[in-house]
Parts: sequence; structure tokens; C-alpha cells
Amino acid sequence: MSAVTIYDVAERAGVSIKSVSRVLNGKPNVTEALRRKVEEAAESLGYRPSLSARGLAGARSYIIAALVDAELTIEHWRSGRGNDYLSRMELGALMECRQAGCHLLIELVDVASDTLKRDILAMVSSLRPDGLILTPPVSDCAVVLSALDSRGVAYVRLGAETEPSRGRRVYMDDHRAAYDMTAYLARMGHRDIGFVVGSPRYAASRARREGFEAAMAQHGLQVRPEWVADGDFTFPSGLDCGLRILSADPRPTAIFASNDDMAFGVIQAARRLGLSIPGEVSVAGFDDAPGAQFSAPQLTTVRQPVAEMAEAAARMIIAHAQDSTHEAPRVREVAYVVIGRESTAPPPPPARHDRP
Amino acid sequence: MSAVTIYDVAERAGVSIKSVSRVLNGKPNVTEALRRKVEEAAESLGYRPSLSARGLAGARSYIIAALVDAELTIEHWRSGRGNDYLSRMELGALMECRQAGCHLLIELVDVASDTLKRDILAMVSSLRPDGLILTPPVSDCAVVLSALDSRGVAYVRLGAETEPSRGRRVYMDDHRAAYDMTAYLARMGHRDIGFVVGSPRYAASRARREGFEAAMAQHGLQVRPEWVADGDFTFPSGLDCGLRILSADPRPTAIFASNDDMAFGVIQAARRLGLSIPGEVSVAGFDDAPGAQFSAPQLTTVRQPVAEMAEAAARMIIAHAQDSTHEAPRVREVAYVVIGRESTAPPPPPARHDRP
DNA sequence: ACGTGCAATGACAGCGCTGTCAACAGATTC
DNA sequence: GAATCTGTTGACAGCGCTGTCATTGCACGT
Repeated sequence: MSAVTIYDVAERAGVSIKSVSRVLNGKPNVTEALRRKVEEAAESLGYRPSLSARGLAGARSYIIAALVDAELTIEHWRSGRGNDYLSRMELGALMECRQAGCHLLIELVDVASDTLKRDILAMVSSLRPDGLILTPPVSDCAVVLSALDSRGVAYVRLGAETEPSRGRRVYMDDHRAAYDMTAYLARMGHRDIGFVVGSPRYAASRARREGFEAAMAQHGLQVRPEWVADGDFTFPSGLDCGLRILSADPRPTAIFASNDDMAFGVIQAARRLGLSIPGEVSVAGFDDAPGAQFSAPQLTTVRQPVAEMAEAAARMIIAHAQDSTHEAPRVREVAYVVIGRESTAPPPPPARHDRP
Repeated sequence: MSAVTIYDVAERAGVSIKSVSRVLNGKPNVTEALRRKVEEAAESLGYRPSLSARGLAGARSYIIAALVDAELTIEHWRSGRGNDYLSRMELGALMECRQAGCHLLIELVDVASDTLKRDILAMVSSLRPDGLILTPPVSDCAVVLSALDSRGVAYVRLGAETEPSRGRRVYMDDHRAAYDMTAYLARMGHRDIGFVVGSPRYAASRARREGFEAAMAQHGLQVRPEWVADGDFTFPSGLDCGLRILSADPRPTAIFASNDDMAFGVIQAARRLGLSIPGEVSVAGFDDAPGAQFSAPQLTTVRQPVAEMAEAAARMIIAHAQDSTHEAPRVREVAYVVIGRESTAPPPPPARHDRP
């Protein structure tokens, strides 16, 4: 009826609870005979140590907490949409936790709160997690980082751009990815390329824009202000920006949006304006959102290996928790993939505006 | 530097730790003066009780664990896709947890494991969660339910169909939803409707098929075996089933797939066979997946309020944890919405096969 | 023979809370 | 005024583990 404790196992195996503890935690200096006895007893009783008791008594809690932006979450919740990034992050983290006998806890953080520092400290002292996985935009929040640093809590910043050498970090090169996508369009023959900027809350937005600009400069192409619009990563903002950019005269032959939702918006805008895609306008996105391969047309985009990033992050935390003396790498870059699909094609023959 | 404990608060407020505990847990029989003193002290120290200590000492753990099918998760992880259902579930659960000061923990469960019962018991005694949210197909797994029942752990079954009166349950009427969607197609004028069955691992698959069949019977329409194919909720299986059904002669004028991913597969199949949608074939899905509104054409589907379901589930658990004597409702049905989009339209004029 | 060193094991305290129960004050009764 | 009750507060044990340190047993050297 009631739960099995370490005392039951110790009694069954005829040893002290300390020995049981040692065996179950893989501590050294245990004879093979003892190990077998304990393992058998534990196995036959279906014993698993209490998370609370371990957390309270020992240095480790076997908990990894993922910090997620509350505002973003509320937004998704209100609109009834899932969060693909978050979901993929969790999958990766879960796979790693499972192996290591850790537990994944999702925690909301309001980075706009003026008690943010307190909130973080309170959360940390309440949970005492083995480590934290910070998702964007939390991973770029200086207040959070300094709060965690002050407590010496291990954390891994996912997709962080600012203060690159602070804490542990697993990231993708957004700058280079945006550069590559822009170059991809340029190689196709596009010279007039528009850009939809992402939300300023995310450091990645800036990196993507700068990557775009760098590629344009590198290819001797001009970034025209009327072909650049500020979105906020949502579909409506993409629609809006798309309408604005495509109403310009002359209009670009390609538009690169900072994420897929906005790219869908741009596609919608083009449709409203009677422009065919990719015939008259090419559109590229970023993220490889779930809809990207079912959209009309299928969307050219950049795929970010979010699950892989989270796995690496969880692994870093677990390695640190198991042996904090052994210095493992604190930074890891993962590879992105530019995925060419139907929404991009060479531009129509230049007939609209003259070039000497 | 180190964490704030209840002792610090008690000292600051000049009271015993027990009084601090009472105030912070909202227990009765505390004078206003004491309450204020304690609250001030706690506030000024930024105190938050240790999860582990509370869990160990008291009856509650302030942990709600969501049980997720491991196989499903691994599948998603391998293919690099997110899990929209899971994501929306979490959003809802998180919103509720946040309010109640609970923490959400995601736990993988392998329902195919032959040590399943042990696994569940071990998990429960290790975590001692206030309650569990069971997601499909775990919510329909009898072994899990009986393991939990034997320990008296509170759980809420999400979208469960079998043994309706067992445990707490939040569900949507899949049968009626499928019925309604079928009726929607019939009202449009379709008489020849195909169906793609979902994975037998999910009880919902059966409910949806039966809803479809009931509606067909009700409308005097015949279910032709060659127009029904067994899928497994994946895109490739949808493609496969789509090809099979649409190659039949005669072929149906509409196909209703048990979920959106398979509907996308059917659309792909139609495209390969040179059939226009919805001109020659109408396609309907189920779930309102993220891609459904960006697909070509936009997909007619059924929307399930997953976040709302999870919210209700979390609320049930919290209510029970706070006061297990007060008997709250144990079953809750939520409303679905049939969303008509571009992928369905009246059938083409009957010219292919005769009817007297 | 005896001491020395080291590996294996156990005794015990204590992590930070909550539950139980006792102590005490003030109000109410006869 | 003593007895009783009610509401408020605190002392203390103990939840199930891990960390520290003591103890044991055994191989080795002299």
C-alpha cells in the first residue's frame, strides 16, 4: 500500500541504509557482493528513491527546470496555438533526462516583472534544480543571468546572442543562417530583396537582420528601407509587413521573413495583391514551422535543430551535476539547414524598373 | 548567498517556524497581526519554501506530473517535429499551476513496457505528485489506471474513451465531432465519403470511426469498404491511404481523415493523382494542426480545446489536493468546433457512376 | 608478532519543512 | 472566583534520504 523506502530495501538486503544509498548512487568502494544484494532487493521491491528526500538531504535534486517566457506562453495560450519551439526543446531535454534519471520541470518566467530578480532567486531556492535551461528570450535576460550567477546555479542558455561568453550556451549561428538564406536568394538571381524583421524582444531578430544586411552588402546589393519592415513574429504582422513592402514601387522580387509565421503572412499579402508565388515574388522564412511543408506553396526556410540543442543543454547540466570538477565544454554550436522548397524561384525577367 | 529558510523568516518576524508555516499555507486560526508580521518578513527576505522539504514533510508535493507516451515522444524526437497536442496541453496546465503555486513535471511512460505497473508505482513513490494528468494514449491504459488506483493517487484522464466512469476525466466527444463533420460533408451534398482511420493505439480512433459510420447511416449513405483505409495518424500513412482510396473506381467525392497530418497526406495523394481540391475531392481533417490554416488549400477540420482540457484537469487535481473531502465534479466535457475552410466544397455534378 | 594503511561498511546527524499535541491566554459560564 | 471552553501559538518529532566521520576487517611491511 504505502511507498517503499530505503529502510525496506536495507532490511531486505540485510545491510545498512547507507550501503543502499551508495549502491543506488553508483558510489565507489562497494563490493560486488553487496552491490548485487542491494540491487536484487531494490529490484524485487520496485524501489525508487524519493525525489523530495534526496533533494532535501543531498546536493542534487535530480530536477532540471526549463525557463520559459511567461508573456510568450500566455500569448500562445490565449490564441489556442501550441509552441513548436518549446515542444521540440522539451522533446530533446526529456530524452536526455530519461537516460539520466532526471526530471524535467517547466517554469514560467515573466522577464518584464519588476521583481524579476527576486522571482528567480525564490524559484531557485524553492526548487534547487540541478540546472536550468533558459529558452529565448529568457536566455538573453541579464537580470536572470546575474541572479543565477549570484547563487552559483548552473544554467544553459539556448539560442542566446548577447554576452556570448557568459554561462553555458548552446546556439545556432542566426547571423550566418540569415546570411546563407540571403545568399541563396541572391544566387538564384534576386537583386531586389525585402526583409521582415522579427520582434525586438529576441536577440535573434537582430542577428538575422544583420546577417541579411551582411549578405546583401557582400553581394553588392542595396537594402532599400521601403523593403524592410518591422514585424513581431506573428502572422498578422507578417501580413501587414508584406502588404507594405509589396505595395512599394518598385517592389522586391523576393522577401525574406525572420520567421515562418510572418512568411505565411507575406504569402497571404502577396495573394491579396494578386501576386503569384514564386512566379512574381519569392518568399523565404525561418524556423521550419510545422506548417511549412504543407503551406501553399511549401515554404523555403531555415531549420533549427531545437531538440538537439536542448539535448546538449541537458547533457551539460547533468554532466556538471554528476561531477562539477571535471570541466566540460561550456559552449556548443549546432548546425542549421537551409531548406529550399517551392516558395522561392529565380526572379521574373527584369522589366519593371530600369538599370543602365 | 545561501538560500533563505523558514528559520530566517521566523526569526525576522519574531515567531515560531510553525506560525510561519501556518501563515504561508493559509491555515486558519492565525491573528491578523501575526499574519502581517510573517508576510512582511517573508516578503522582505524573498522567501519561498523548499519544494523538497515540503514534499518530504507534508502530504502535498505541489507537483503535478503529466504522463506522456514515450513511444510517441521518441517518434517525434526522431523526426524533429514538435508535438502540438502536448504543447497545448502544457500551456493550459502551466497557466493553472502558476496560479496555484504548483509545478508541472513532464514524465515519459512506455505503455508497451512489460514492467509498466512497476514503473508507474516507482514513479509515483519517487515523485509523490499531487496528481497526474494522463494524456492519450496513457489515459486509456488499464494497467496505469489500476496501478494508480492501488496507490490512491489522483489522476485526470485527458481525452479518454474507455471505462468512462473510472477516475477523473476531461474529454471531448470524438464520436459526435466525427458525426458532425460527416454530417457537414453530407449537407454539402456529398454522398460518397471515404474515411481514413487513425492509429488503433488511440481510443479516439475508434470513436471517430464510429461517429463517421453513425452519421453515414443516419443520412442513408453507404460506407464502402474500399473507401475506408487504416492509417496511423502520420503523413505518410495518409498519403498511402489517400492513394488507395482515390484509386478506387468509383472514387468518393470527399475523404474525412481522422487527423490533420493524414489529411495533408490525402491532399498530397490527390495532387499526385491530378485531382483538384476541393473541386474534384473534398478533404476534411481532425485536430486543427498548426499547418491547417497555411496548407494549400486551408484545411477543414475539428478543433479540440486541448489547453482548456488541461486547465480543467489541473484545476481538478489542485482542488482535490487542497481539500480532498469536498467532492468536486470528476468528469468534464469540453466543446469542439467544426471549422470549415477551403478544402471542402460541394461535390462535382454526378457524372461518373449512375444512380437511377 | 605487531603496527600501518586502506578499502568497505555503518552510526548518526541533519536537510527544511509539516503534523501532532501540549501550553497558554482570554472569554464565558455558573 | 473557579471551572470550562475556544482560539492562538509553540515545542518537538520525524518525513527519507545523503554527508561526515568512526569503525571494522584485512593485506601488507617489518
